[in-house]
Amino acid sequence: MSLNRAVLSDQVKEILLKRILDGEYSPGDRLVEMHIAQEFEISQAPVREALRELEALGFVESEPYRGTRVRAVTKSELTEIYPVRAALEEVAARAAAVHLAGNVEALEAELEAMHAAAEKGDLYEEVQHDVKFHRLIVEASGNRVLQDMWRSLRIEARTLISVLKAHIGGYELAEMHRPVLEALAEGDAEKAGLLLRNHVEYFGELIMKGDSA
Amino acid sequence: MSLNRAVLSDQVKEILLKRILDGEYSPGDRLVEMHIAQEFEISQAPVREALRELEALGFVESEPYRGTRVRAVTKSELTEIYPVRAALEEVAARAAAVHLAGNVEALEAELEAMHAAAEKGDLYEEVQHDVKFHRLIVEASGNRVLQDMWRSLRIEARTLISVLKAHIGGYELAEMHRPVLEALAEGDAEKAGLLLRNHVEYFGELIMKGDSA
DNA sequence: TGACTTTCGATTATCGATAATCTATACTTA
DNA sequence: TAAGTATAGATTATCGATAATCGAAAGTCA
Repeated sequence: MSLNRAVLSDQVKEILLKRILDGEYSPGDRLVEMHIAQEFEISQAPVREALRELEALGFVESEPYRGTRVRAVTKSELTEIYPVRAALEEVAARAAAVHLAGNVEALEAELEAMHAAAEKGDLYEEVQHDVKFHRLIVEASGNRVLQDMWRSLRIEARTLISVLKAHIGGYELAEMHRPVLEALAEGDAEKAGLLLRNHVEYFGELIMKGDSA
Repeated sequence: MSLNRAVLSDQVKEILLKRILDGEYSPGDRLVEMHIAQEFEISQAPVREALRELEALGFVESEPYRGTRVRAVTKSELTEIYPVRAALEEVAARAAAVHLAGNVEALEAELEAMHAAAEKGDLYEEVQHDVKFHRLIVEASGNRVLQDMWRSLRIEARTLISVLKAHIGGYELAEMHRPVLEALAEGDAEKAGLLLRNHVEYFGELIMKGDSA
């Protein structure tokens, strides 16, 4: 990272985002503009801008004259996400099948990495590769609108929570991806789409059955 | 509308958005913060904030120290939207079927309004009701994530352009909605989902065949 | 007491001014 | 002349200060 890479508001945004994802700030916590400004010894303006960007990304919410707080991700929101995500990934897989036919090394690498992580019992790392697997498919679709939309779901930040709630085994989790991979390798768009959709929907159902939160 | 309804940045945002949608600003046009500020006799800050919100909504794009310009909606973007929109609306229709079964007066009203507008030859008004028809379904899904996502496609701003490009007749356009309405009335989730998906995909294909942009 | 009003401290929204950066043009230099 | 380097003008990014608004606590009145 270049030292002091330009605009303050971006730097502040990154730092605040990291804190939210790391749980340093909890849902409901207030983010007071001047407090943050004082911490970084800058003025209110760039902090304000950073907060507005985080709001657009859905990580915080704010009301006029009442300030900004960290947004809670409710369980109902999680369950709402999965049907949407499943539909998006079906579209992605269909489009990606054309580009990926006989060219799935990257996906295979992620699947192997998932297994390796499962052996080590490192669920956190496994989930990273899980998400990467899905992202590769979405990117291979070549559809920018679809990519933006998928990103806005912020799967990275949510999958781990989901996995933990659903009590899924590491090996099982990894193997769930194989049929999708095979359909893509064959270039069977229809099949890949349906499989991926079912895969994601199944995953969502596991969460709904998982314990409360 | 209440006079001086609160925060300046919101008011500025609305005005600028209207201008963009009305074509008063064209794609590529620069939006200079101080010029706008001077026009409204306010300072730079609220203008800046308005521009950042429009950026988050995808109507403008900006780069550090280089300013903000109106974003062009390319034809390729339009064609990318339709598969995504189709998938989202399929999910919406499935979920909505449960709530709408035997309770589709609002949808029927929009369909009738479309026909009335078609008689008058008022394509603009017809499209308004077309969009409303789709929005009602998305809202009836009860899925907030889905609603946010659909809104972010900004269908309102795009459907008219699409219809014009595709040279679709008014009566034909309206009638395309009837099967979907009937499936929803029956409460057949699966059928409604497939019909709506096909409806939107078909619409998208018409555009791709339409003249260049 | 309980509903309404007032006051006060905290915070956000906006302001006016300055610093940082970009773009284009004029200016070197070989 | 062509490539690279200053310079100037325009614009954005940030600053420090003020105005507007909020929520809670204290005060008023029936």
